[in-house]
Amino acid sequence: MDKGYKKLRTRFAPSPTGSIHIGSLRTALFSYALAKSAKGDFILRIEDTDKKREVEGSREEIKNHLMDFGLVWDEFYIQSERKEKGLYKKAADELVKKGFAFYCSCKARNAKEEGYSKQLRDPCREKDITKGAVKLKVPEDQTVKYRDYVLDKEIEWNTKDVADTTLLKSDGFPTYHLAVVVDDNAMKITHALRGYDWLPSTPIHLLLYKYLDIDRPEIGHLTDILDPDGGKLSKRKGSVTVNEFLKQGYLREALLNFVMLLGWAPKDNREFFTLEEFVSVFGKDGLQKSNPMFNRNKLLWMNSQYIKESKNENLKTKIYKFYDGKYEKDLVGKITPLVKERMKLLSDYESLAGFFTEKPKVDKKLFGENWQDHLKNAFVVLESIDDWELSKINDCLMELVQDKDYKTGKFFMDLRIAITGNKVTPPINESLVILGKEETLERLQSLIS
RNA sequence: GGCCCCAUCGUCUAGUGGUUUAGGACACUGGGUUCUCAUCCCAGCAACCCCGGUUCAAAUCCGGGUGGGGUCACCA
Repeated sequence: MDKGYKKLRTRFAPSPTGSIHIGSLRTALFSYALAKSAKGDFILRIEDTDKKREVEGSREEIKNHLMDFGLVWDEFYIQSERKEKGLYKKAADELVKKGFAFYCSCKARNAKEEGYSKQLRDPCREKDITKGAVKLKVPEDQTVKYRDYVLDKEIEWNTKDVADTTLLKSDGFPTYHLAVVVDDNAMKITHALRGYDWLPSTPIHLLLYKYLDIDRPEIGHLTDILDPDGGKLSKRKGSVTVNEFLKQGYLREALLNFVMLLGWAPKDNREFFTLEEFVSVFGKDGLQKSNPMFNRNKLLWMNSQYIKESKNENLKTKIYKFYDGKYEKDLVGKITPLVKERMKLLSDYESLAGFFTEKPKVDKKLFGENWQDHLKNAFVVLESIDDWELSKINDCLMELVQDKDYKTGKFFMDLRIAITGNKVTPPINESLVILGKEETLERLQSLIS
């Protein structure tokens, strides 16, 4: 079906069941990019047809996240509100009337129930029932097929393998299957990108488009993101929601950029994109067909790249906000340039720069051989410096090292340990400048016997 | 198990029948720069799942096997 003459419209249709999953972010991003790369519309539709699973506040969280990532929608819908208008009931009625669906008043069954075994044909399909849930009356031995937009391949099923699926629940809410078909049509969606997990239920939707006699959008299935330990990315082995990654100190830009490359790749293997750049280069040809594994290492690397490329001022603000004001803003600003090449996560700031605000507990076993001598002379030299600035400190300390014929590395290591309590720190002289003369001398003094 | 999808270095991938001793990135290893670490630079390791076909020629096309993944709710 050629829809080239129509305005391209995509949608992101999450259900409000909790914080947004990293895979959902990707689906949203790809849908957004597909629409925007063609100057089309991106629609946000909340699929809240299961009252039991809805999590309070997640609707707002989804909106806020999308907004924060720059994935701004052109239209917004909520399915429960549309349900009130009778849109789904109307479609279900039409199907029953045409003989393509039937009522079933049996008790709802759940796959998790003991002794439950799925039967493709529902016994109620031949009964004369007029209330309860509405189910699809799947025909025997027909072929349903479509060409997948992402796989770029024709996929077909025989209806003997398709179940009489529930379309309208007895509470009047539609299931996903009915809702998605009715709404994609009503909202004039031209391209529907969704997760691989929806592929097996596509024949149901295909049948519905046919029976309802409406156009269907292009349907494309995005790869599943796999967990390094096997299976789909799962909660068990670490973070999976955007919120969790943010809390760990990942930057939004890095997260979004990383997700761009999860199931999509450009011809030239370029790796860094802003949202705008991504939109301009995005194309369905780059969409991957096999499931990518979630490589946390690479995400970490990408995050470190984003931190390194950040403007000091921006990074300062991000660190300040990340710690919710715990560290004084101006001080963070001074320290930021010293730590930014050492940080992979915003949360690395504390371990790297904590010594600026908190006196370290120094383990004397860390010191080298002449540490007392090193520290005493460092104290004397530093105390004599009046204008406390980097070049002066550098010069005086190097002069000391040469005069006393110290090993440069050994001397500075002892100084480093005395001041920070750690062997791994930002450049020590720069740190002294920020720490101030008084505090520096105090820390040295406390260790000299 | 039925149905369906997929298959290039450990991972993400480029490659669309000859230009390929298969390229890049992460990770890893070695070296250089450096007051530590990190950054940065250089080098190295490392892959076309298997078996058949088609073709003068196959990572690229076809078939089978194997492997991985998804799905089988009045959840999405």
